[in-house]
Amino acid sequence: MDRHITRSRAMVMQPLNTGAVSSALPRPTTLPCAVCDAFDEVAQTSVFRAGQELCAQGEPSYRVFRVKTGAVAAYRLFSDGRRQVMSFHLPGDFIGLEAGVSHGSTAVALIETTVEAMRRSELSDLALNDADLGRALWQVSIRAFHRSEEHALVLARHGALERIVSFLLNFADRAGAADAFDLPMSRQDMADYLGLTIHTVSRTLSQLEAQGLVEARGSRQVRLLRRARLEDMLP
Amino acid sequence: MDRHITRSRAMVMQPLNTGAVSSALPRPTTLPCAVCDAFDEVAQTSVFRAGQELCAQGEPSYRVFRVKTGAVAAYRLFSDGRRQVMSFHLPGDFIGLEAGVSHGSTAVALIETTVEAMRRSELSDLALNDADLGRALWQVSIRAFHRSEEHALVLARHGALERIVSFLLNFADRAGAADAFDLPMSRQDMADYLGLTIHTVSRTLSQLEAQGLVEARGSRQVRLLRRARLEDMLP
DNA sequence: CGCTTCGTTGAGGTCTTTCAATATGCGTGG
DNA sequence: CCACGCATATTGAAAGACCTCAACGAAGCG
Repeated sequence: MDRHITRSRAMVMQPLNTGAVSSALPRPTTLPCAVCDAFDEVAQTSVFRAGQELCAQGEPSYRVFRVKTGAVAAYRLFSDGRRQVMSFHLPGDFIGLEAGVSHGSTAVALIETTVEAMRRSELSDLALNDADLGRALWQVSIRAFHRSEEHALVLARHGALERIVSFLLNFADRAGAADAFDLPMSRQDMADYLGLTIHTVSRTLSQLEAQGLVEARGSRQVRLLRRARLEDMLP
Repeated sequence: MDRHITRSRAMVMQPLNTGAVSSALPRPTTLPCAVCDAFDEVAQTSVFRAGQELCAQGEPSYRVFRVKTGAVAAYRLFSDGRRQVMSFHLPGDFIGLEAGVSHGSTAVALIETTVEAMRRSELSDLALNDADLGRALWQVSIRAFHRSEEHALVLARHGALERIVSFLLNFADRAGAADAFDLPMSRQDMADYLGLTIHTVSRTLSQLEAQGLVEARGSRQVRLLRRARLEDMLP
């Protein structure tokens, strides 16, 4: 049995109504202040090198993290060897807050990454006496939910082109980058996040470059040459 | 640029097949007790007919819902006419809790549906003085997040067969049904949820039936004949 | 400098979509 | 009661898109 694919084509980006949502904004890091405060007070800083795991799928989740610098990928492995990257975490993002008793995904540093970590029980204790913190934690989970919905929208899109363009625009916004930025992840990471193969990812990027829409130096530096044109490619 | 969007006219009234079956499903609603309590106390019950909207994408979200009987689909529309169903809500599920100031999706009743509704502000007020309720609200959002991740995993699956099988098994579990149950949604709803076309959905279901793995009477009644075999098809 | 890993690119195969047509179900009206 | 119409569902054939297989090229590290 093997699989094939199905793709879907199309991208995201909302029409324009809902002003709510999500990742298309210049990353307002102002949201979960109370949670940040909690981390600032009692969390311990540690450094992970590229490839090191912060936590593993199925493992009891006794710690929660906040990314300070670097980038983290959270993924799940399946019995057939396939891997699905569920999310990328950039500076300011939290990891592990939505976990139950055990981690649903494995989190791995993509590049050298510094994180602040604290025990889940510690955070719970603080939240017991701090209603603001409790609400802030809720907001963080709501944001995670919106991110996951965005991800689902990208995956539901037919067509590799739209998925890739959507990913690039999304990432640029999240990273707070103007037009040029570095991708912290490999082609395989991108492919596993977008539900494509590395071949299709590579080909599609080459195609975008041939059209003069993006410029790539090496495999990890990207520059968006015509944002408007790129955005027009998404419904 | 319009694709066949079935949307607007579902309002007319749906088959109402045999008897609104899915309405009477026993759901394991054990989780957010405090939130349920809040609804039980102050929410107002109302009934929506098939095709009626509970709330619309982009609209200010001043109400939150809990489904009592029936089924609801939440979807987003795109400028090119495409539609993406984000989630299905069955009895016991909440709707609108994760919205910001405006609804991210349109929620529509798939069959005759009774819901309990309360004002968001009311719930907020209650939560101000009730830490348990606050935590329960958090849990509800975490559950929504996990559902969305599940959805993303299904969409990332290569192959229509795996998506459909995954959907059927998932739905059977959620509906608390044994092996036979009614689907409250149309083929178009399924397709828009799974990132496929109705043709592929139809073909794949026919294929499953030809293999003796499922049995279908009409287009909305399904019976899973060999759960084990079906589960083996998923990684 | 050679090795290993990652990334790119080409050719063929398979599966989904698209285009098109038919069938079924349900409500309405003769 | 049956014919008709609308909407949903099913099915066929051809086209398009992505995956698989395979080879080549580039980069990092000993």
